[in-house]
Amino acid sequence: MSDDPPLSGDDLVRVLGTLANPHRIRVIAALAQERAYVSRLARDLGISRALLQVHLRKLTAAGLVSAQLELSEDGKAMKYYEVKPFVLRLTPDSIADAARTLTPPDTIDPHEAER
Amino acid sequence: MSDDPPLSGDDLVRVLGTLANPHRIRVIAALAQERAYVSRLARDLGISRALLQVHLRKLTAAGLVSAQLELSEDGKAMKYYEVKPFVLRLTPDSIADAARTLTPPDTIDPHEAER
DNA sequence: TGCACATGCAAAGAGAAGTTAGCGGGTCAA
DNA sequence: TTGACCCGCTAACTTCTCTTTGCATGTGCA
Repeated sequence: MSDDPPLSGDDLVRVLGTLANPHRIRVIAALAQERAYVSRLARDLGISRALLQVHLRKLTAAGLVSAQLELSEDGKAMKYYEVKPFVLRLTPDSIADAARTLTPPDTIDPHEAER
Repeated sequence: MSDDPPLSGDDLVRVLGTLANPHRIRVIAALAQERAYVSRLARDLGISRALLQVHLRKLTAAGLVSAQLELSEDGKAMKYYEVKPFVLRLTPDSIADAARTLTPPDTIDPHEAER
């Protein structure tokens, strides 16, 4: 319904960077429909498991998806992923707000550089 | 107030990729306050003009800022940039919608590869 | 003329991100 | 025991992105 608590500038950049990828967009789209385990998801999306793993790791790191390990009826370990519900509203103003909490770039003043 | 018309999947990825950068976040934040010309903006942000140019080009390409060339009172050419107002709402569902309009990955089926 | 200010672009290096290939582990059923 | 599933990892390659450096353009003013 309403927006999530505003992210810090750094987190926002991280989340946006995570979403800015076609594979990861598709992963979220697939998981928004229903949770799935890695191998199944890889088949559905038509990509390798190794590649999917990497993208899932990034999505998890950004807090956009979560996983839980479960045992299937026939005893196999299955790692199920699902999307975390989120609402992100981006406008010039909201971005300006986030900019205030960005970690400052390493200002390397030549005079101070000798430290 | 309300949201902008939904972007295509590819455009969304482009826009997100553009926003996923601290420099560009700061540029938008600065321009959200007031329009500025390149050299001034570079001084304010403490980055080189060349670097800023690159980021402004990306922001322009993504449709997030726009520029107009103006002549200052003393006859110098000044390129003023300003933010385009935009509202982007990101949720798992909105992303799932965008995913449908992504250009499909080059599926290189070995059987068809000989074309 | 020379300096200060404005604009632009391109080459090249460094670093980050994406992708593949190959290896390891496990359970179950034939 | 073999094959079909499930999970994971890393090394190495390629590709993309960021950033700096350097050069070229223009105006106005001392």
